[in-house]
Amino acid sequence: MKHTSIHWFRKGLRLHDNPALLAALKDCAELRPIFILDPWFPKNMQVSINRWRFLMESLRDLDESLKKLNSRLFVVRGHPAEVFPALFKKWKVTRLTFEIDTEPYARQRDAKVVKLAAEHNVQVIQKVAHTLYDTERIIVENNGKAPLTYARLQTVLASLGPPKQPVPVPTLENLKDCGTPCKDNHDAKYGIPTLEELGQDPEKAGPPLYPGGESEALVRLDLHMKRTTWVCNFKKPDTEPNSLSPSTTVLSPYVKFGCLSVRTFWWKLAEIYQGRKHSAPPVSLHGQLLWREFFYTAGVGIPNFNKMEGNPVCVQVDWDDNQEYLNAWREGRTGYPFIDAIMTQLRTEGWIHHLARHAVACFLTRGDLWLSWEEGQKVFEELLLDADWSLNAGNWQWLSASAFFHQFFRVYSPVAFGKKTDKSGEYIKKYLPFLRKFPTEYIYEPWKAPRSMQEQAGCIIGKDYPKPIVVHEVVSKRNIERMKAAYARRSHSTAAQGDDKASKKGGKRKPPAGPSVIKLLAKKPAAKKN
DNA sequence: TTACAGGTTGGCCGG
DNA sequence: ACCGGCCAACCTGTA
Repeated sequence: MKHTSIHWFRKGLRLHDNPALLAALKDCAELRPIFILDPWFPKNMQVSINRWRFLMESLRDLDESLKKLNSRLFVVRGHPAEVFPALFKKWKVTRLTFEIDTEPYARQRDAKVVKLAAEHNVQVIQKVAHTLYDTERIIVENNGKAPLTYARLQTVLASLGPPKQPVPVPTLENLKDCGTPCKDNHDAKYGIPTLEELGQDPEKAGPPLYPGGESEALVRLDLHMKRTTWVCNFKKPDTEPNSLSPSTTVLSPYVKFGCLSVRTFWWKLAEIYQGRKHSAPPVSLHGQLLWREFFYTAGVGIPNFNKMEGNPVCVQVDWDDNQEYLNAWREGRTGYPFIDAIMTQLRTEGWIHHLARHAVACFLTRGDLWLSWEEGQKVFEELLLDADWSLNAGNWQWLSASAFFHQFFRVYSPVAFGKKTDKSGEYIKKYLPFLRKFPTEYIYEPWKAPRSMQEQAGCIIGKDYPKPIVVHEVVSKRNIERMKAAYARRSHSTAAQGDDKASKKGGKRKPPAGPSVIKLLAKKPAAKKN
């Protein structure tokens, strides 16, 4: 039987290593590659113009690549649950293929679509290709729970063996008996939208530093992979958060949208490592891909992963609610140049270094402003080109010492941290040019410059640039105490401990009939099964 | 049950 | 440029 296949692109915006697309092509008479502009997304999350642009560029590239295979991309507007029944009938579809997406909205969306497909006698084929492993499989292998430490993940993965090899790119030969019927009005009806159609003002887009698309991704991958020594010596903590051009690959946006297959990336690195001395996880480039796997697995296995409430691994903290602080952070008006420069780079360019994310995330939450990591998560979700549900939620919990990382007494200094790799503040001067005339000595702390010097620099602190929003030395000490208190409350509700000290000396072992049912449920089996 | 090791990326001071 | 120790002391996983 010859099929009429829809291949549904969502993430996985590529032709290489795309097993679901290959499945669509098998015994296929008619191929309909589609992308659905689902109004759920802009309604439920802010999307910056830079990320819209990246997505549209990726779709354009996909369409161009499909043209070379005598096919085209159909961009369809509407809710998937409404779009599919219409398309199934209109195109007489017999098969639907797509790559598995594990995010919560994607899961419920896809469940509905699978049901609709069954009702229309459409065969559905779903393939894992967005992660190195099937994250469900990792969880099963780890006794039904997501690993909470990197070492644990590594142990589990060792038992699963290496990730799968990428599958081949479809060729004209694959498509020789398979057509994509296109009408003259294809672009009018199924074309890729302009930024204007998406309600965006193209004037407001940032510099085109990271053009979207599979072709661009593969070029960039090749470019970086040619730097053999650099690849082999790569240690993430040694890379610089505040270099004038990125100190890392910035392949993350391409991996996020699936313009670049994580397996292709993995095996390319393996090829380079082969026979050479090289760095190892967690700090190596392989290690970075495993971090992604770590958080993806956590996102699948931990309920309410992008929230504090109802999230069993997340410490419940009494974060403040302060819109003024939040706006100042978001808009780069905290008065700490290092923080404000990073937030400016984020807003204008859509990418900041991982350690820069650490600095501003710590500052927003446990370090200085004591605001909820969920607020930071929303801002990153809007502004980052590589905004990725699982990684964003996981890393915000990490940095706020809410989960995974617990040494809350290690606080980043908004002054000292940046100096380690950029003593003279070139990075600050690039993104906050109005500070450029301050002498090096004061570039991280311009409020300490004498008035005459501020005048000479043409920038009065408190007028042209804000005074520090908080005094780091004071608030960070207080916040450590608040974290300590939050952790103490947690141990009361989860374990047998009464008062920290009392329980150690033979207090009652019986867990209190708990306020936190969720935590008990999560904790108990963990303690028993291992 | 209890102890202990280890945790991708802290700051600061002194050598 | 890099080390060690101190600060004060969290968690998870394992034995």
